[in-house]
Amino acid sequence: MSKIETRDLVLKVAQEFVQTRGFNAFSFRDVAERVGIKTASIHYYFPTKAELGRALVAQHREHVGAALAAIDAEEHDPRRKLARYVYVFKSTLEVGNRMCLCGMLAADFSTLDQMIVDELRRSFEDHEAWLTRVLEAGMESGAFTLSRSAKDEARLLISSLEGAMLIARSFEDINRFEECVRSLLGRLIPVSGDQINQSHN
Amino acid sequence: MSKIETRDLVLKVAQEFVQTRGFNAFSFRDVAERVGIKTASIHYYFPTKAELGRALVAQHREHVGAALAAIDAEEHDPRRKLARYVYVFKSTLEVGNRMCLCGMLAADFSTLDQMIVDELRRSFEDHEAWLTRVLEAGMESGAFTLSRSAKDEARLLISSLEGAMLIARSFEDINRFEECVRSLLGRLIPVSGDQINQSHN
DNA sequence: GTCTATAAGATGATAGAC
DNA sequence: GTCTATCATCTTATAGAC
Repeated sequence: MSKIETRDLVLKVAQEFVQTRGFNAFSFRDVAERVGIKTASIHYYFPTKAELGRALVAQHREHVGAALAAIDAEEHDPRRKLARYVYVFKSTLEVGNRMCLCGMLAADFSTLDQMIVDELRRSFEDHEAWLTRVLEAGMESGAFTLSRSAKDEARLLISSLEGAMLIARSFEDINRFEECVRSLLGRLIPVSGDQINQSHN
Repeated sequence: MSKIETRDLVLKVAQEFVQTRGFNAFSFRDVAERVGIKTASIHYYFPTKAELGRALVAQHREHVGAALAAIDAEEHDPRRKLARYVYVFKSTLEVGNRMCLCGMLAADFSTLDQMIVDELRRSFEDHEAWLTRVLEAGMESGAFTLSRSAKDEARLLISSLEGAMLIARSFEDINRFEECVRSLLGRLIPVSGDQINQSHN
């Protein structure tokens, strides 16, 4: 087997460290030990830690792009698309209580090289563009009731999901995330006939 | 003047570093240089970095508690209380593009000593309790329209504000935060409601 | 491609002088 | 209280052997 796999393994392990510890709380040594190589070998693939970070976000953008394309291909109902989208975040929490890669890097923002920041922003914009399209389609079909522009709703949704992950993670309580999701989705989806009041408790 | 001030200055500088760089991306040396002392002096007040972190969150809880008490004392309208609360987050972004202390520590969660995590969770619970009371009062007075329990709304609001800060900060664009705030408050305030909306600039 | 060896500096922390 | 001096360890990164 070619050793090209090493590069992928380094990326995989590094991504897990970023998502659980943050970009500044893991070292080449941590990655090397988990991969079973020496730190010098990591530098062979990624000259600097910043380059590793950039590659990490670039790869992540590709993966997310493919995942969103798969959702588009498999689902037609905007509500189902949205549910699948939210599940991506939920499953990240489920596997090792990880934070979203981009959310974590957003926290590390001020310590990151510009090239990582650029890639990070593009990643957020990818999410925003996809979600905006889904919300617009849902608005036109009557699946969603938006009180603001689809773009604004998309941004709020992303922000809320990131924040919900961040806090639920710190409580090690995925229920906190799911509660937020229910509230978020409940506000978008018009109630067919009954309730929608404010006088319960 | 007693040198008790040094301790406060260390806390102030350390807090700024945590809010801008994260708990693992600043050192005793960074703090010492900014305060104008040596690292050994920091260890005199805070034996370990973990103890410094715990003191940071404990002090922050006190400050927030005082700020929320001041809002309660000065404002009666739940909508105005909420607006003042949101402004606390906004002003944090305005001063040096800082992240909320607790939000940043939530990102560093897995690398923090248990005593910091405990203090962090209590801090979130402080926010949650206060917000829940404000939302309940607003619900009873008709100032707010809630689609879920006040507690759930409070949690969603906190999560959304944290996420909105996180992302707006990574874009160095406070408008992104304000857009989210408008959407969040707009959803709580019934259309029939008069003023209070947003301080349109 | 992966290793050993090494550099040059940073890090949290401690002992003891003043 | 604050300092100097020092520690053991970690960190990113490079040079060169295999």
